[in-house]
Amino acid sequence: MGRYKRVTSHDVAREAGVSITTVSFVLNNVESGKISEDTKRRVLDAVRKLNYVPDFFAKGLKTGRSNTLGIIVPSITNPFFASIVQGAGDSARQEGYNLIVTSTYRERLTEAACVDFLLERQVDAILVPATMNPSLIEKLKKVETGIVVYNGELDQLDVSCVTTDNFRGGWLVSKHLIELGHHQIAFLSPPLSNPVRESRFAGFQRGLLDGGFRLSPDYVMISDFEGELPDVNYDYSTGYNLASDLFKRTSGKYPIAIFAFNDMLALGVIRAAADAGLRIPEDISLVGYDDIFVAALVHPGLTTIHQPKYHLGASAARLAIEHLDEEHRDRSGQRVVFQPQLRVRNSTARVDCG
Amino acid sequence: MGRYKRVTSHDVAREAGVSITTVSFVLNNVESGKISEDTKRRVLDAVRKLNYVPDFFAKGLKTGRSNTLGIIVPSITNPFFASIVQGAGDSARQEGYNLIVTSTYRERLTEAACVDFLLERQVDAILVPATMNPSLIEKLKKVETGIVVYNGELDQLDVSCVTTDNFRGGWLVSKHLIELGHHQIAFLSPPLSNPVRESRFAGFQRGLLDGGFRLSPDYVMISDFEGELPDVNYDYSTGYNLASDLFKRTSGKYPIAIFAFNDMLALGVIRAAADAGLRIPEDISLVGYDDIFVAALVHPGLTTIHQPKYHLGASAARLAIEHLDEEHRDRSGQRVVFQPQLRVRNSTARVDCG
DNA sequence: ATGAAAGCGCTAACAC
DNA sequence: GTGTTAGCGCTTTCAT
Repeated sequence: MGRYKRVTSHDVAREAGVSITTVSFVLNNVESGKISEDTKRRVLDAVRKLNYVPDFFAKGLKTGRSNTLGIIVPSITNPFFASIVQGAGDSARQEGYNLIVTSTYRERLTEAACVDFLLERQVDAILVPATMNPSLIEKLKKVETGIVVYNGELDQLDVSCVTTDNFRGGWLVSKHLIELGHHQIAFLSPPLSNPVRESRFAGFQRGLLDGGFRLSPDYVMISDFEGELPDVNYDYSTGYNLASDLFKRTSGKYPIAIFAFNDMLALGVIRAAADAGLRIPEDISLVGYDDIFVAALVHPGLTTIHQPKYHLGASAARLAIEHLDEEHRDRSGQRVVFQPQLRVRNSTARVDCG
Repeated sequence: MGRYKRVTSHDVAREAGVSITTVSFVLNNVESGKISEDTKRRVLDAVRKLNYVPDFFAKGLKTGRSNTLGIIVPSITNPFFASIVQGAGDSARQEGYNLIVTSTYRERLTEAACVDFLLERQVDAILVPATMNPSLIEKLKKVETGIVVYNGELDQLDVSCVTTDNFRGGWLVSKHLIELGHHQIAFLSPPLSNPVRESRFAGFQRGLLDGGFRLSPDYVMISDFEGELPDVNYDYSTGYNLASDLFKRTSGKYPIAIFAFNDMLALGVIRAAADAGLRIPEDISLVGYDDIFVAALVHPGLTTIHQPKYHLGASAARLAIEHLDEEHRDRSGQRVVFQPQLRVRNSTARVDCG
């Protein structure tokens, strides 16, 4: 019972010379028309004087609501998700909600733990990445907790999503690469175990097809390694490893173009290229995805697909809260789709041939 | 009363054929010796069968504890803090605690809001950055909530801190720069409004003095602008602005060395140098601080002071939890001090002269 | 327009 | 060993 002496609504009531009911009413703006201005003021004064803060637990116990949103991110260490979290947090706060952040490290196990944690806290809604284990999303749909999927669309599941158009994003990449005259094109990616990744890949392939090319299976490098926590970042290491493997396989045949599934991966590729003595963009044209702030700062500047990260997060939070308020909360799949944009920097170059 | 039908300890009790006290006892391992193995098993089975999760609010209301740590970071968008958060989260989880992250954007106002938010949730302890407004730390010390300061020591305040030795870090920078033969040395920093920053600066000055140099006031550039949220990051913009100003002032007189208070700032400097047509390290030797993962990836590789970010966060969390458990919780100032390390990369070069 | 009182689900004396 | 019970601080129905 480590509880220290709290100021309770009771104290406020006594101080203001009213009942605790009245205190509750003025604090929650309930029956507000029926409470005299004078009473209201007295209560508010008492609140201020005593420095009263309603007990979160008691309120939650009674109402079953926490006025809190939860968000699950694969890795807070990836600036992409950090921006999303920032957007979600701002937006939530504006609506009078708060945000609890949980970070899984791409481990299935911890994803489940995150969900349980958030559920336990009775957050009113949870923002989950589209890459999350679908069975967990199913689980979430069974409980009375709001859910919004961000960073990808989940067609089959009937949930609201906010995303950029991944198909189009992938398509933009191949279009760019083809315009540059590339023939040998590789795709480096984490496992295509979910719809988001599939659709980005599909868009990419489609663009290739549109340009009359077909992706060689040899050049599709999917990481199968869902291993331990690496130093810098999971994706970074993956990019490094995948690219190193690729370089062994392609020795001599340059230039080659690489589409890395996201920027962190691409950064790993840059490092691998340096270690292998390969030049970007002379030997290798590299395209990333996300446009994290680092992309503009590395050398060479990383050509990538821009996503409105902050707005992704902000919209997700807003959407979640909307669903909560609407009494006819049909959680049915609304979608907010942003358009991805190609940002050309210095990691891609025209292949010069006759 | 949006609460959906919960499974309560009552349900479990009925299912297991025991009283709710027994349920509570086995779940909390209380009086465990006195409960028969058989009863225990029956309760646990019932828990599993009914999918029972204790109500967080009720438990908190009763015990006054949330088994949760809060952490306040200036900006989750800065990889330095992202790493700290990751460390703190891992460490907390290991001890059976959870972590709530709140991010202020270097705005005094939101700092107070973060504190209030965390206090409202009755987190058991709060990890605060040493750069936070001291009056808020004072406020925190008045309540029964644990507090650990990270990323800096606060001597006058009687709280536990985990940090790297900022004085020494600053000192390492000037030593390096002097060894390289630099004469013109500039210092770019956010306001030196708190002890951490002061001590890093003091170490830096001391190193200069040790080398027989004195910092010209003209080259001490302190940002006075605590303005609105910039695109990338607050520090990044600050670095850019400060450096741009500096370059106007130093035109022609190169090489010059710059110590940027942290890596994000340094990244802004790199960009400003590029825009001003200045070369690093030929015209400008640049040193950052923190060694965020980006430092190794930018061009040129950023020479910087390495801090064990992950461990900073992890230790802070562990320390906070220790304080909680010790019944003789003398919150008196323990300190954990890590040693900073110089990481030389390519942004610093020897000045070549006769 | 305001107050009394019944719980929300849990823990921990205290009784048996 | 296990059960009974009194609240924790709040919201909200029902009286007044």
